[in-house]
Amino acid sequence: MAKEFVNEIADINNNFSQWYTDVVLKTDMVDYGPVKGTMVIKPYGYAIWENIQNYLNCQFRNRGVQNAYFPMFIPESYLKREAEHVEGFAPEVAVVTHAGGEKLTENLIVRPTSETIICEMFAKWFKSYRVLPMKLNQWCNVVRWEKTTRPFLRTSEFLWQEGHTVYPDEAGADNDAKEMLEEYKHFMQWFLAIPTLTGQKTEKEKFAGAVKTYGLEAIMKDGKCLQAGTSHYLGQNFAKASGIKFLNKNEKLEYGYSSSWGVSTRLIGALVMTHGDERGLRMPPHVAPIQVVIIPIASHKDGVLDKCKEIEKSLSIKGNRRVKLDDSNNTPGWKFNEYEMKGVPLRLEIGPRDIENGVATAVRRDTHEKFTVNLNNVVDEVVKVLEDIQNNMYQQAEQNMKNAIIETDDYKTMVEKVNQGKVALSYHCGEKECEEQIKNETTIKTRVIHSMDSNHKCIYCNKPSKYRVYFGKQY
RNA sequence: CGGGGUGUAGCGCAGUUGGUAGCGCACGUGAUUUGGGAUCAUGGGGCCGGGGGUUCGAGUCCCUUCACCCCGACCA
Repeated sequence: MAKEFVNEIADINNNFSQWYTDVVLKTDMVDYGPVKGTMVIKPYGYAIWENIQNYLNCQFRNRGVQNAYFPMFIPESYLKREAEHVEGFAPEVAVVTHAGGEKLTENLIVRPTSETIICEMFAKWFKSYRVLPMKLNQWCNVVRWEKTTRPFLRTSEFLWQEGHTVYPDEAGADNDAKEMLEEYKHFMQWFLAIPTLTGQKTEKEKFAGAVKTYGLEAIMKDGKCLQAGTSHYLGQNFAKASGIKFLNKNEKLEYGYSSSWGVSTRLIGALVMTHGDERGLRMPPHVAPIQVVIIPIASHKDGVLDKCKEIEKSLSIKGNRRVKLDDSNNTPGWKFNEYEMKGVPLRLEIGPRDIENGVATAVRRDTHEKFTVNLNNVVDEVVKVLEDIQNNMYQQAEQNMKNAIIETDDYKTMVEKVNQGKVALSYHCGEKECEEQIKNETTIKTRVIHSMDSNHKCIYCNKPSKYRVYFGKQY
């Protein structure tokens, strides 16, 4: 009767890349679009994004950030106002040359990021220190013509949020950037159950046009790093380029200080590669599109489907959880595999035997543990288990991250470990010569630098170090 | 941009020295089933990636082109 179990996805241990592609396609999160590098985000994937939006919007609101929307088309000349910015983005910008059947008098770029157009508008709006700080966010798409693309991780077009602020002083804007980094870290930890390393990026890797770029790195199951978000202190660079001037308390004209920060649909890729296993996805309950799946057993028998519907209703309405009752004609075994692959955190099986005993059979996706929940108390018990799954998944991810990190002061060891798929935690003196070396690392990317006092030695020159550096392969 | 690979039904694939377009899964219908990927019956579905050539005849041989995937390089 039971067909031999056929795993439809590649082995996570032998072929992580293929595993990733298989999982995102077969769980119906995404499909390839007709244009190279584009993706169609399907309902199961988009639901994750909507949950992320809801959570972040709350955080933003608490910080006094308001949502707005700016146009997708930006005059080409705007991009050129900030020298570093244009140099960084020009190679990957999509340009519109024709519209309405005619050649345009000025080319339009499709936004790769919106600093230029938002600052242009800010310059028009702000004349006084009284309205500062101004904090706006937009949820939108951006386009960056990348050479190598993968669903969610790097696509020609992707969805993100970009926050943009203007402060009357340097400290305000820089603090804003730092605080946002912490906001993101908190969100990643409590909502996505993903631990991150935070720090300031190197000169070479910072955002084109920024004074400082702070970043969050998550470590995937194959040991590679994934930039999960960035936050930039832009100084007066963009304010000067766009003319954001305001009168300060002393009635003097001054340029504003700005920051910008964002996270993208790449986070969905991070979820997949942080929590997934040989059976497919594992979704942390807080972000899971389906938190509980109910599978009727022998649903043709009297009372089974009614009981399932009753439980679905109470979990959904009383418990305020996202529940799916799968009453399709597929066999229970098929459903078990399907929802495990989709990463649904908790499965409830309800059959004649369960109903007789007044229970549902429950199986956790994170531990595979099988147990029963009392149908009289199903909401409370399920809510509690989901919370436990959320915490457990974070702890597992944190342990994975710790296991992936190797601390070393020795350059050769660092290279060796990184090539083995580890993240090497090393130290750096910050002197010019060694700074050059770090810029010239070819096989290995420097990911994050923390400014810190340290007794450790510089990995290049053995002198006392000033910075902590993570080396690792990256997505 | 370099190296490798793949294009035949929605997906995965087979197709012999060139000779009627196939299989498995999925899908539709009906029935029996239902505690770890069910069974039987029956049905629908094809510009064999595109263009050109050789040939009586091309999925198959030759030329060309396009697309996609993997590994690099590049990448705030």
